[in-house]
Amino acid sequence: MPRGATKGGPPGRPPTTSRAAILDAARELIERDGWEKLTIRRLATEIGASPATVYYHVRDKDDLLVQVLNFYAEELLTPRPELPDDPRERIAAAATLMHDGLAARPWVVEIITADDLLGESALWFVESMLEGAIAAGADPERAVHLYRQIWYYTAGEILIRARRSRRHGEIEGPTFREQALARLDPDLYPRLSAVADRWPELTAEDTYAAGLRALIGAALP
Amino acid sequence: MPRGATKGGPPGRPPTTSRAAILDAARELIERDGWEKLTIRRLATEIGASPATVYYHVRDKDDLLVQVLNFYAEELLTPRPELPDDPRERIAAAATLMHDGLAARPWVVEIITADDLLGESALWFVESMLEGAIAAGADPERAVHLYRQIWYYTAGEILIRARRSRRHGEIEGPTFREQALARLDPDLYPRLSAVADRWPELTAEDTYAAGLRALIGAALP
DNA sequence: ACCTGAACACCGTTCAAGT
DNA sequence: ACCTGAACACCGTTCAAGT
Repeated sequence: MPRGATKGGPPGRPPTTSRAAILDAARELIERDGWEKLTIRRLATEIGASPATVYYHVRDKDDLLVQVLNFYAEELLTPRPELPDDPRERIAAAATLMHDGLAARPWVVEIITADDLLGESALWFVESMLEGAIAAGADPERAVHLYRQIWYYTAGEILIRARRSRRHGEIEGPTFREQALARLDPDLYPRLSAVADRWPELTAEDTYAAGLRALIGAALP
Repeated sequence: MPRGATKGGPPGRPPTTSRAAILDAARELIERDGWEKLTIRRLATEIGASPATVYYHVRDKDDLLVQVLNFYAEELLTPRPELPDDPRERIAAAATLMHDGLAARPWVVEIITADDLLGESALWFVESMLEGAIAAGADPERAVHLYRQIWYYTAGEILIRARRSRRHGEIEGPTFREQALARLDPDLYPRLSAVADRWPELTAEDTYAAGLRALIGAALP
């Protein structure tokens, strides 16, 4: 951790790397090569320093990740988005903004769920959904429960889609699941067999909005 | 991969390790120390062999994981569970079985979503939900969409809960998120501040069934 | 047929020492 | 004050060689 610079001129070795430069490089690395490629060692190489140097500016890898997440949350929420007047629509709009923001950078969900890391700015989404639910007549408990249901649904959607497309990018052939679907016993699994060949197409369709509205509609009085 | 034994007596060195023994040890290791502790090297130590020996019996780590998952899927689905007569209830029951099966071993979700690994037996859940939806009057597309929504919601719930409790187990203090909630600006986030102290309790409550029924009710005619 | 030592190409993290 | 070499304790995987 950098000790605060004293006022009277530079008393020691002048910096060649800064915390900001490290964060920039980390973002670039993630965006270029994917978040699983972000390692302290690669990052060090990227900025032309030793791994130990990174540890002088950053506490550990988690610390680095929180900062990166915060950057994106700020970017997405500056300026604060306008939300519709109708409370239910407000919830839907906030959830959809969150969903789309995450869908643009799906690896963010991995980190959020893995480490429960979340900057204060991201709480704007939570606040907006709670506010909408309470305005629609829910008590605070119900509002929290609805938010949670939306969060589970949203995180699940992003995670599963992200991991699927990662696989599709990496590997040539069909996924394990698609192979299993192809050689299914139609007597044991008639419904599944009937849609097996349309499976990739059907599961690629975006039904996020429908599920979201189902959750909102059922939770609010 | 083991070459099939020829009929006329043992022509080579007799085995001291088998694929089955490796799978048993893998399951035991996961159950004892958690799934992130399952490494080929640890597994080898556990069975008193070298890492390279594991690779003689198992293609790679993914291969090992598929086998372990299949074991649990079989266990859960033998004998095949009875489902209610009412189609909607059938979907809810199949989803809840899947949910509870996953909740008992949350790390399974990590592997399923990460690697799209899924044995044929686990497809019973999918078949049951599709069948219920079609029996309730949905066309196949709608049935697939409903199944997917349920899967997103279920996987998200398990993943987020699992990772939360893992953190809670490991670390002493409150999570990052709880810390952020505690020192929230009540003017910026009034609704969130109002429930901040009850957050752990409120989010611990199980509202899976409510969300599930919301999705089913909204999707079916 | 089955098993292994040794290596390859990686990780995150620490710490005494250098400038 | 800032940076680093070298080490520690790990990974998954391969392959020539041994029994």
